[in-house]
Amino acid sequence: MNTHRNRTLTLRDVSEASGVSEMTVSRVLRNRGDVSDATRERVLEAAKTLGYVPNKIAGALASQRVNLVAVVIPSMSNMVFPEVMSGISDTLDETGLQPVVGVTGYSRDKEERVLYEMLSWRPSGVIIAGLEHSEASRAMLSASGIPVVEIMDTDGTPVDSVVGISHRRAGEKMAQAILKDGYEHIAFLGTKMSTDHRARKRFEGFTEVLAKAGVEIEDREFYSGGSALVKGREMTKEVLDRSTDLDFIYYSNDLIGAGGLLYLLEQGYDIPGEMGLAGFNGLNLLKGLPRELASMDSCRYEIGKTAAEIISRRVSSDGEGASERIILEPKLSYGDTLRRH
Amino acid sequence: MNTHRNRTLTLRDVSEASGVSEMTVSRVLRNRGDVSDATRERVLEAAKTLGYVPNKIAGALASQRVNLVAVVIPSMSNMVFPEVMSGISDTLDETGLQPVVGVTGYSRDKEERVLYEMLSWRPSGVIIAGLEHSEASRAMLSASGIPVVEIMDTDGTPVDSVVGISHRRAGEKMAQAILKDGYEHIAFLGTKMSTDHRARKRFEGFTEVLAKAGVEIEDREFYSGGSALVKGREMTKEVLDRSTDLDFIYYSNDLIGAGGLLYLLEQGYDIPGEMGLAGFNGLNLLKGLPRELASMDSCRYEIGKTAAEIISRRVSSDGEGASERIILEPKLSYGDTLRRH
DNA sequence: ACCTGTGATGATTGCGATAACACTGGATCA
DNA sequence: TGATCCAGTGTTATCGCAATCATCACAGGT
Repeated sequence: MNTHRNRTLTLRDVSEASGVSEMTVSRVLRNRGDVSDATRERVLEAAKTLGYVPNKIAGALASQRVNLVAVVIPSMSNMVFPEVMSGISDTLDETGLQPVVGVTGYSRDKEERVLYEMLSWRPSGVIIAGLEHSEASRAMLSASGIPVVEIMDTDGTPVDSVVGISHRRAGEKMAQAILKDGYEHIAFLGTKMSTDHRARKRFEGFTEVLAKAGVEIEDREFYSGGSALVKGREMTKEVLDRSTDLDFIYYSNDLIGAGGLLYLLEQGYDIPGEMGLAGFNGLNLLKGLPRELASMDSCRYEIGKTAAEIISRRVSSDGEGASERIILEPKLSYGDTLRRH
Repeated sequence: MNTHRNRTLTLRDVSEASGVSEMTVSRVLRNRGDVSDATRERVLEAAKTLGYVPNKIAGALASQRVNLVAVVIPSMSNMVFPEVMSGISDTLDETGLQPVVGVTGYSRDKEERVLYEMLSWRPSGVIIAGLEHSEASRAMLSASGIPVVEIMDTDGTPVDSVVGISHRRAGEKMAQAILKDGYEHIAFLGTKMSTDHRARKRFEGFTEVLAKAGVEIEDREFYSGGSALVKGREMTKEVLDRSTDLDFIYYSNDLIGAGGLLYLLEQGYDIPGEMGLAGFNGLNLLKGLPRELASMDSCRYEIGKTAAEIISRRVSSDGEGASERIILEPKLSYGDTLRRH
């Protein structure tokens, strides 16, 4: 549309076009300091017709301020993190801060690399999923001198602040509900837990409460990868072929739970009378299945929102402010697959 | 762990700690230029014990090179974009480039702001969803002088390169399949299309082919927001209450299609004999439903992959290289809800 | 013994912006 | 009338790093 010069535009170009100093242009574009209406208008006009876009790299270097917040999560296709992201975005949108996402694929090494990469852009804060990081990652985080919020999980020792639910407690709570409702022959189906610490903690809390009541898990099955609905079906079938007297299946997430639910309904099971089911996450994506799966809300949106608020508060108070530890309470929803006591 | 100085570390600190010049430290850390093994080791040692993390802001300003690729998409909770992102990430991971995501919430204004924000970081390329942008956005893109790839949709005029499917064609193809299979009383259920240009184009292609065959859509219904499965059920019910002789429903996405499918099965419909169904997107999330919904793959992963390849190619050839226009062919999958001719 | 080439390193400069301070001229006040 | 103030503007000095060129020691060829 305009001149197609190769050289990219700088403040100087705008300054020359509008006949004022670079400093004044800078002031106008950032809306900072006193500038007369006349020059302001002239500058904006010039910037617009030139198509000037400021160079934040130079700006950040000069001002030692960066409006980015690093967000480090294991996956995006997971359906749980997009919702966390929404909470973060919605909150940061009002603060001038901007989230930048890095994905680790559940690998500690990759997490370390991603973190290094992101910290090298000197963000104003870090939001990172989980409490389990490499030694080096923890060192980087605490050496960075910026606010850090670890999210999702509260069972462990955070670097700085933490917002999440206790997954042990989520597992415990589910076990209590199941026992209370009189189920006794229980199986657990879930993902391989070597890298998914939160699933592991839920499992631990779950089995512990059962153990205290003298109940032991009668069967279990783990998977990785693949379409979750189908996996849920397959695993459910396998477990039932093996263990015929089960009356409850606890799934480590709602998707495999939904697969199991569909399978069992097709097989003519009476749910929740003959067989109880529960998942984890409270995915409202799944509302609308023939039965609503019992689940436990993991407070994803709220976690994102709260984490962003902490960062924003710390940033605007210029780094002052203590570490916070916010433990949200996962809420059990009975749905249609868990008998009500 | 180390000194907790407030001042953040710079190359100078590492250079002093290792007794060489800043330039040499820079060379070591970037693995560029000749450095003797002895000094390399000393420098790495010093950097590690200090916990030095390079400042890419300064680096980028000095070198006029930024390893970021801006990715601008309307939503992350959509399930289609995470898959595009995977394609992008997987490809960029091998090139040293890094995606940075911005979300527009299907708003043109927000897209413009997000784009401005991202361009101000001088990324090496832009991948942006859709062909419909504000005048200002298009101007910014072409003035930026960096490679731009518009993705998802090919029905229109791109700024630079484009990778996607023709949504008109997807609609046409579906209509052809439906007609061929002998369905004649057809309804369309979908999202409100004011902002979703791709859904609109599918609809247009769909109705046009029908029209040419002398068939007109007998009913339609649009929704926005809410849980898609539930909406699919509700809309399906409403439409069937109104129009009793339908024999086919075309849904604008797989989720509402799945809701409709579940509802119809519960109502005892013979599918696909009495009623045919189809959705759009080929979400493999949904594999495992009682019946597999007919759908049309939108090539999401491949689109992301190809777009990233174009950017990467242009970046490494230093901006040389022509605009590309890559039109992928959406593939119809009959599933279990469309009669085979 | 001389020149040359090369590997290893250092000194200087500039990237594009902002912070901090310096300046200006007219309004305001006693 | 002269001192004072302040809105509006410009000047200068960084910010932390990489490009570029300069330097230097030493190996090898003639």
